[in-house]
Amino acid sequence: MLDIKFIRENKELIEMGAKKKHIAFDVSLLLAADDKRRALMIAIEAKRAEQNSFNDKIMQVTDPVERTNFIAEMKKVKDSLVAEEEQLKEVTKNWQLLMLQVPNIPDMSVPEGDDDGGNREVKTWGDKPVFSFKPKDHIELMEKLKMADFERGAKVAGFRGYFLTGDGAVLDFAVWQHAMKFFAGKGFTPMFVPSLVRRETLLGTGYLPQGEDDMYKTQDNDYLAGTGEVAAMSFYSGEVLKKEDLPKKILAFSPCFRREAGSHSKDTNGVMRVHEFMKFEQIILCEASHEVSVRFHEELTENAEEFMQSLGIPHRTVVNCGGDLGLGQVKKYDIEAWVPSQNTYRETHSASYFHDFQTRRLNIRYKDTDGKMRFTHSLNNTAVATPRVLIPLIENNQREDGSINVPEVLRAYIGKDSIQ
RNA sequence: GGAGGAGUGGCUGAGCGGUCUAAAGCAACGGUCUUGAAAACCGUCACACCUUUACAGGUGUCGUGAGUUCGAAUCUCACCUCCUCCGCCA
Repeated sequence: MLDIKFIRENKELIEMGAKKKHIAFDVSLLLAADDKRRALMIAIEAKRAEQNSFNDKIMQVTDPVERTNFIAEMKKVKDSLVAEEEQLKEVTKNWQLLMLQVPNIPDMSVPEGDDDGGNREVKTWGDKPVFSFKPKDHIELMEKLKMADFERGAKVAGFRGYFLTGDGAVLDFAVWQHAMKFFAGKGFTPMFVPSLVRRETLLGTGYLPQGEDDMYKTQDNDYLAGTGEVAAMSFYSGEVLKKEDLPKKILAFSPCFRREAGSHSKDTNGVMRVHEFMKFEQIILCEASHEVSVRFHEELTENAEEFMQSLGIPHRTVVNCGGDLGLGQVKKYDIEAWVPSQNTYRETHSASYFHDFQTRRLNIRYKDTDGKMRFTHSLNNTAVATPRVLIPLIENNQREDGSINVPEVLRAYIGKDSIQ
C-alpha cells in the first residue's frame, strides 16, 4: 500500500509504474473515490463538531423543558448524520479496495519487459561443468541412488508428492546445517516461524487479495503460507520499533506450501516445483531510506550468491524486468543455478525490496531522530530452499557412473565425500 | 471440547453513561544544580485522518466490529487475543 497523499501528488508516476509492471490499474478511479471520500468526511466532521458543542450546552441546562427541546433538536442533527455516515462507509470500502490494488513504483534501474524473458543477466559465477558423457537429470540420479521416491510420493501425497530417502535426506539435512552456520555468521537471528497463518498476515505482506488461488486454506479460514517471509514480516506488525534497534535481520525457517494453481503443466516431475518444501528466508527491516534499502538489497543478494559459491554451484544473477515484478516490489534480483540436464539456469533465490509497501499494511513503525513516526522499509531474499537446490547440487556434481561428489563444505555433515 | 475471568497511552494501572480535554506512578526526553554523574526540583511526553501556504482548527481512536443513546472507555451483541480451571494430547 502507498500513501494516499503521495498517490494524489504523483498520479503520473503511479501510472508509469503500473504500465512498466504490466498491471492494469486506473489511478483516476482511485482519485475520484478519494475526492468523494474527503468531501463526505468534511461534511460529517462539521456536523459532529456541532453535535459535540451542543453536548456541553445540554449539560449546563437545568430547566427540564429547555433540556427536552435541546435534545429534540440534537436528534435532528443526528438523523441527518446517519445517512451521510452510511454513505461514507460505502465510499471508504470501495476506496480501500482500490488502495490495496495500487502497485508500488519500480526503480529506475528495472529494465522494461513483459515477462521473465525480459530479465537481464547482471552477474555470472562459476564454470558450467563439461561432461564427457550425457549428464543425467536429478530424477534419474536420485532414484538410482535411492535418495528420493517419487512413486510413493505420489501414492501418499498426490500430484507433486515426494519422499527424500536415505542419502537424499542426509544431504538435505547437511545443506540445512551448513546454511545455519553460514547465515548466522551474517548477523541474522534464526527463527522457526509459523506456516499456518491468519489472513491479515497475507494481506500485510501483499500476497492477498490477488493470490487467493495459490494458497491452501483451512476450515478455520487460516492459510498455509507459501514462504516464511509472511510470518517473519508479521513478527513486528503493529509495533513501534526503536530506531537504534534497526536493522532487524531475521533468518526464518519454515515449511512452505504452494498450490501452483497456474502451473499445472510446468515441471511436473522431480523436486523442481512441489507443493511442500522447506526454506530459510532472509528478512530485513530497516530505516525508511531508499539508499539503505538498496544497500541491504545488494547485501541480501550477495549473501545468497556467496552461499551458492560455498557449494560450488555455477549460477547467475538476473535483474527482473518490470513485467516480472509483483505488486509491491520495487526491484528484484533472481539467482538462478545452472541445471545441466536442462542446459539452462533455473531460479533458486528471489531477492526483493519494497520500501514501505508491506510495512504500511503491517503497521511496522519507528520513531525517527526528528521525532516523526515512519514506516520501516522491508526486504527479503531466499537463503536456501530445499529440495529445489538439490537439483543443481546433484546434477553439477554427478559422475559418469551416476555417483555424486559431495561438495567440500558438506562432507563433515554427511561423513563421506561421495554418494554412490 | 466445557466453565470462568480479562483486554485502557512505551510499561504498570484508576475510571464503569455527560465534569475524560483519560487520574496516578514508572520509563523516556529537555532544563536547573554539578568538575562529571547520581539524587532532587522544573518542564515535555499517544497516534491517525481532514481543512490550511502558514499560524491554527476540527474529527476519530480505551482489543476489533456492530448496536442502544441527544451523548459511550463506561450499557448490549458478535468476533479476536490472553489468563485460570476441567477434559484431550506430541
